[in-house]
Amino acid sequence: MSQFDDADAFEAAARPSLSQRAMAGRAAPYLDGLNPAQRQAVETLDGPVLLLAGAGTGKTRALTTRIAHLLTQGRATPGRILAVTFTNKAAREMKSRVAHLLGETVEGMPWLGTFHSVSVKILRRHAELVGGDGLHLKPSFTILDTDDQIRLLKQLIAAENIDEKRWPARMLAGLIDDWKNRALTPSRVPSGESSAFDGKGVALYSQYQRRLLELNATDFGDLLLHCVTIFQAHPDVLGQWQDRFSYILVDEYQDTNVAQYLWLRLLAARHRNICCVGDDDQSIYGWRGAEVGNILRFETDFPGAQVIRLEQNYRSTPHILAAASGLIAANKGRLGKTLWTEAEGGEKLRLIGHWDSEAEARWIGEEIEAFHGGHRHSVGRRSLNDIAILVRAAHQMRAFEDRFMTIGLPYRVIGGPRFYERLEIRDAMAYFRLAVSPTDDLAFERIANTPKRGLGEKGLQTIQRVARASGLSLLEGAVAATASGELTGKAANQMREFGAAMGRWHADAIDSTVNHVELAERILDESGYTAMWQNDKAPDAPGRLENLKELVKALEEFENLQGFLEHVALVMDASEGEQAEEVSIMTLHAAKGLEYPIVFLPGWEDGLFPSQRSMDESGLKGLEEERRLAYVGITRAEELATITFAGNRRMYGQWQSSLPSRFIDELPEDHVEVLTPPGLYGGGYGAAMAFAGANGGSEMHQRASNADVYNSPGWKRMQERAAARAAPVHRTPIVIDADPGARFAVGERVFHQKFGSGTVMGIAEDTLTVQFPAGFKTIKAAYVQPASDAARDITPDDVPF
DNA sequence: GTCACTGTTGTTTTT
DNA sequence: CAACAGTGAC
Repeated sequence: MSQFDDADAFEAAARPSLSQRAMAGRAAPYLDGLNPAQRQAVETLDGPVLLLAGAGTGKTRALTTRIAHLLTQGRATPGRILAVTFTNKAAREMKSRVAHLLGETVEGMPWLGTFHSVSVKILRRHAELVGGDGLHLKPSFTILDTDDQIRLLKQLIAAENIDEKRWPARMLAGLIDDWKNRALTPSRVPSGESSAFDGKGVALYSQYQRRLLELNATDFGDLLLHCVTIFQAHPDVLGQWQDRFSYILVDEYQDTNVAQYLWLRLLAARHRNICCVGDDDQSIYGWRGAEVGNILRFETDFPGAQVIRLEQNYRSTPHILAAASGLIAANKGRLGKTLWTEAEGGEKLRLIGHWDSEAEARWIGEEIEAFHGGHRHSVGRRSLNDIAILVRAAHQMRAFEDRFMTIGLPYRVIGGPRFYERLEIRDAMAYFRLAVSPTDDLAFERIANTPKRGLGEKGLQTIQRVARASGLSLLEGAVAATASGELTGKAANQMREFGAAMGRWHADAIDSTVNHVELAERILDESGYTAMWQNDKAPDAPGRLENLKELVKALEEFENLQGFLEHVALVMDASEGEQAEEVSIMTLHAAKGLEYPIVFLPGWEDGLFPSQRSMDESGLKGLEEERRLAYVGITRAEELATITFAGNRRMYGQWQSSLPSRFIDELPEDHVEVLTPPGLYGGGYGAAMAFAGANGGSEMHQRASNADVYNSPGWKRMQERAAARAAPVHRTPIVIDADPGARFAVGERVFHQKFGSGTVMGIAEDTLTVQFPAGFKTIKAAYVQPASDAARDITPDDVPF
């Protein structure tokens, strides 16, 4: 019982309170207004339930109402419901909505959170079960961020005498991450993958894990993995948690990876009261380890599972829904849903091609101004907050930022670097970490010479040597090296001071009578860290000081520094921007779960969207994930969605022409309106094609503003293709140049002796930019040959090249 | 130790 | 092409 000695005592959690039992007898007003499927989702409490919830079908409502129902029916107390989400935002939203449903009578749900935050709570109680050979994790373990992780791996790679150029730490980090996502400890990595990272991948993984134990640290992947291995190795521990969680709810189930899947399956094995909500059509994180298979297999994994479909959409107009449904229908192996709506009317999806990416940005800018100014009566005057631009790749944002900057259109980029990922925040955190746990060597390495304390690489090596020799932490080692005279000069003096100061801060950090907010401020001031930025003349220095202030302010909500450190490692979001009127720009990935009345979807060109790399690396699977991304994009729109594409785009310094996305051809024509070409802003894609056939690439751009392009055969062809959606068009590769060296076309598959097969991404005279599995290479055309048909690794049906 | 130059490398990234 | 990391000269 001492396992559960936290606020929500196990005893209390086990039995519903009187008031809760009394409430159970009452009618449930929160059920009003649910549609039949939603109601079924809420009331089917026993056994495994798969809730297939299409976009905009009230999934969160069903989920939160289900929790409310469990509570008011007296089926469970808050402490016995496990509800997991992927993002903190989703967790917060669910918490507040449950509270709202219950009139805030129920205090917070302790086990509603992200996979990671719940895992940390579990892991803290069983940390000692991780490790072996006398080396164990302690409950006070720290959670490393990506920076620390890379730094650690760099050291290990260097120690192995591996050329970091050929085998970068990032790559190893990705590999390890992937293994952890698949719940593979070093000993479980399949032998087929032992050749990874020059054959040393598994050994390095194993060393890395040992090093983490020595540092009493975990990375993000470990949080899940350690839980799973503990559950598997200690049935008694697993049993405790299985008993504790009588009901399990999972959000965004289609995004779970193998580790999360095992985690859930183990916890649910006893009661089998697990309700997973998801949409296989919105699985867009396969490249991050998510397994759509988890959701497709649910009924097999949990025999007797009830599958409930939420198909009534409350978000979008019929045209938007029909277009999205028509597109996603091309995917195979779906669980299948048919979204419908009671709503009527609305505009068709709009489709328009542009000469190049700049014209595209210009046109979208004008459109937004028209909506904002109320010049389009069909939709009325709109707030900029109602408008979003969703791009496939972050670099597309630039064209919009540039354009909006010049015309003075306020915008905000969503999903930029997160608050806690910023340099100054990480530095400050390292100071706090070191003050709380002076043995945190990674924190020491990070800030020992920030601000400059005259400690260079050589000095750090000396400290590391001394520390290792005497079994000390780096901080202790620094002091020791100073005392022994092994560290000399400026660095020695400063390290002595640094060590002394850190000693004081540590004493204060563990002294509960010292106010931690003031302590934090003092640490940043006395260490000279604040001064460092005050003296920095870089334009972003004031902003960084602001962020530091914000960080200190955030401290106020916590008991002490320790509690805060954990919070930041797991939970802290980018500070939500002000409420000003701004157009939102973000990637399609960042847009999942959001909705906007007016949505622009630019850059629908083959190679960009669907992304060439995705298709090269994952073939048909990759293409289908791209298609789901398109589906997610369209279904973000409530009233109006506009798809655009450009015939030419500057990429890697070269003008590159491309074909409209194959997804455009897949849209059902009845729900798409092809816009007449804009009169002022240059031509469309078809024109680009017309010129591309006749002229060199550079010349194409000169003629961008020619008005007669609208009458060109190319433009007409584009209209026919997109609007009439005739039988699939066979796309002939475009020959850009008559030069015999350039007998290749953008998008063509080629073969190179050394790099293998790749895809032509750009052509300049006799030089090609080719994307190989190993990366982009610029190569003389003479060195490559067209790939033979046999070399194509993607179903010919899906790749018309 | 710092600055300036050179070379390299170009998706998506909930935690 | 442009951003960024890594190197080399002070």
